[in-house]
Amino acid sequence: MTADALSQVFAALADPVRRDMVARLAVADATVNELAEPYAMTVQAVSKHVKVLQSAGLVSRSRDAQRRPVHLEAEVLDLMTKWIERYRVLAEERFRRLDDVLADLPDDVEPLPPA
Amino acid sequence: MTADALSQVFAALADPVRRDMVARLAVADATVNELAEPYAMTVQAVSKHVKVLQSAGLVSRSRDAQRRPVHLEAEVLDLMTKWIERYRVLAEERFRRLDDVLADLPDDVEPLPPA
DNA sequence: GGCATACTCAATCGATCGGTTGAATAGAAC
DNA sequence: GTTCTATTCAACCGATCGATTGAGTATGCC
Repeated sequence: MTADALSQVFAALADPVRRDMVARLAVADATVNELAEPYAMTVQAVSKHVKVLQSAGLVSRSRDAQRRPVHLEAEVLDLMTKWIERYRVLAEERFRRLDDVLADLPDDVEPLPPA
Repeated sequence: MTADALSQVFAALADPVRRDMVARLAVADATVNELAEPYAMTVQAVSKHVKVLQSAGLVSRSRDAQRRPVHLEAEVLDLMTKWIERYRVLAEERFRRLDDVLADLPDDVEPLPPA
C-alpha cells in the first residue's frame, strides 16, 4: 500500500460520520438513502462521504435497479491494522528492552547512589 | 475513548510526514530538530506536526535542558487497532456466514439451475 | 552579561474539507 | 410518456490544514 493510499484510509476514518457509517456497514450493506436516514445532513453530503470511503478502498458499490448499495471491504481495515501494529510492537519492544537494561544493572554502576 | 479523541488520532496519522515521524519514534525518542532533519520543511512546521501528534495522545514530551524530546505512546495505537479490529471482525464474520448459507443451500432451491 | 541553541507563538496564505442548494441523470412504476 | 425514487454533479461558502516568515522565550556556555 502506497503512502498516499494509507493517508486516504486514515483521513477517511478521521471523520466521526464516516466511522459511524463503517460501523453500520460492518453489520449490513446499505444504500445512500438508508445511510443518510439517522444524520441531520442532506443525502448529497452522505453521498460525498461514501465517495471518500470508496476512493480510500474502504467500500465498494454494486447496482440493484436505481439503488447502488454500499459494501464494506474488510481487507483495507486489515492493511491499516498491520501498519499500526508494526510500530506499536516496535515501540513496546523498545520499552521492554529498557526495562531489561534497568533490571540487569549491576549495583556498582547504579545511577545516583545514596550519599 | 471519545469519538472526538479517535478522530484526532486518525487525523494525526492521515499525514505521511506524521506517520513517518511515528515510524522513527518507534525506534527511538527524538527532539524536534532531529525529527526535522530529513524533511524539506522548516523546524516550525515540524513543531506543529509534533503538536498534532501530542494533542492526539500519540506522543509525550519531556525536558532535557533546552531539548524537549518526543516520546511515542504506544497505548493509543493499541486503542486504534481495537476500534478497527472490532468492525473488521464483524464484517468478516458476516461474510463467512453468507458463505455458510450458500454452502448449506439444498439442491432444490439452488439459484439458476442449468437449463 | 552576551551569545548560541532549541523551541514556540503569531500572523498570513493558498488548498482542501464538510456542508449547503439547485439542477441533472437513471431506472421503476403507472 | 409522465412521474416518482435514488443518486450524483456543479457551484458555492466558511472553517480547518499545512506550510511559510518573523519575532519571542528558555536554557546552556563562555
